Amino acid sequence: MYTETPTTGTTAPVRASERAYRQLRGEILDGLLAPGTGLLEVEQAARIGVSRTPLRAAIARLIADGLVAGRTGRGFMVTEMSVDRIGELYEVRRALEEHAARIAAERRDPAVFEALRTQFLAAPELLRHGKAGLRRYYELIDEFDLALDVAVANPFLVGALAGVRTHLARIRRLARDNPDRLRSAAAEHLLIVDAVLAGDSSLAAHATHVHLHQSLTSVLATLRGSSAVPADPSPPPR
Amino acid sequence: MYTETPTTGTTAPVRASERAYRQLRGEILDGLLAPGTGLLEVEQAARIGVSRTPLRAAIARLIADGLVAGRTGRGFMVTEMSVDRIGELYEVRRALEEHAARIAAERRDPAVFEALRTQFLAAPELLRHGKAGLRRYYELIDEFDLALDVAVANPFLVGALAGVRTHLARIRRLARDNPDRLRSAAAEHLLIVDAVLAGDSSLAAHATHVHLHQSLTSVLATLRGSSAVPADPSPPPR
DNA sequence: CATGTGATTTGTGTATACAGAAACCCCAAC
DNA sequence: GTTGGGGTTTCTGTATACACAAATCACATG
Repeated sequence: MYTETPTTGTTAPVRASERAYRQLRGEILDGLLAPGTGLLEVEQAARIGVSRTPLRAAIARLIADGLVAGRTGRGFMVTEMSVDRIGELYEVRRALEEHAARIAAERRDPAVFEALRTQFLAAPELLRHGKAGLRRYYELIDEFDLALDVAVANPFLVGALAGVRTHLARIRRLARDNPDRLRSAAAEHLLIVDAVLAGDSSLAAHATHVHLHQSLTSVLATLRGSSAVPADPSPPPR
Repeated sequence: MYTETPTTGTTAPVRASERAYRQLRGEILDGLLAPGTGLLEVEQAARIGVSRTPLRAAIARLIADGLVAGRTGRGFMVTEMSVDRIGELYEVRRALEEHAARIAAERRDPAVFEALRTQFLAAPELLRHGKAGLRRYYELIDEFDLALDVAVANPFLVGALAGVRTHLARIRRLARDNPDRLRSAAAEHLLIVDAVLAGDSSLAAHATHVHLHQSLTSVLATLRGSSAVPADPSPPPR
């Protein structure tokens, strides 16, 4: 089924299953598809504009991601995200990121982390520039994560971290960070970068621990205020 | 309404996709489908006796498991397992299992680990009883893993550990443990159990570190002897 | 003899039709 | 009013047919 007009060459052959996956994943991460939402194959296939076959492939990937759970009887369900679940996620995140920081300190490319250091030094200034500055800040975090991935150079570890970050994106959406917290976070990141740069693996790991502790504390405090997330709603995923 | 079920009860409605998944996964873990083997949908579907649709669902799950890699043009491929890859796997394993041991020491049910302790004490004796004893020993390891999973009570962490253990099963098959190593391993496990039992989370983590170090050393030594695994054959998975 | 180009083959990606099973609903019986 | 049962509906699971893309091979040409 080709609805594409034969324009100038670059007709990227995006598979229907890929489109469905990206759209559903995006909608789940953005909260458009609320946790607990029951979804039906036919209905979603029609909505997205693909047939059931590629849609099922997309669902399979989302289940592997832990974003949706197969429902025993009817359809499938967007997984819930409770306070308990957030705590558990951070537990795994600590294990993986502390280890990653430790390894990165041993294997890092100094030039990359020098560049990051400069940028994190400028971050507080960045946060005074409204929405654009905020977006730039989040890009910086992404660069930091990427630099860590490259430094650890371990596909298994990087893959596990990617899984954690997926769920983290959902949480970040719920707990809109306030500027004060972001300024502190930048300082914490700076310390991690410095430790990695100095090759101090122990400090890198412990600084990561501190950062994640502060992050979790902040998230939980925000959620306690808004109560946008149930305390303990559902059985665990998978 | 009763559809004619002449046999006694257990007519489990096993989905075709589930059968295909289990068979392929089993064959990969057992090494019947060697790493690097190129597989074709039609050919595998015919072999297993299902149509392409459920087979593709099975493949999707195997890709998520990291056991097969997406196609490079034609078909899909059983992922390779090099010495480098084994080292990387153990790196993640250390991160997760050390953390799990630490947590387990804080949340464990003493009765469960008391029972494990008794069994690990008897393990050396077990290993003198040939093949049956060996199987029992591996069952004991499984029980230990399960006890840890229950103790940590964290779906994310347990899920990540399950992923690691999947790949570990492939390695274990390559590096047939020798009795001496197993006896040492039993002693190392005993120390971990003792630490968990005592609620000594630091010792539990460090004893796990020691155990994994010895395990990796032994695996690498075995492989260096047999050279059943390439040194650095392929691009990383995913 | 090497190399480029076109036809053929082969395999995946997608749509759709069909069958079985589970949930829903209505109605009757207690 | 509640509960149990049977019919209906609806959705998933599977098979299959078709379309497009890529790799292979043959053949011609330099």
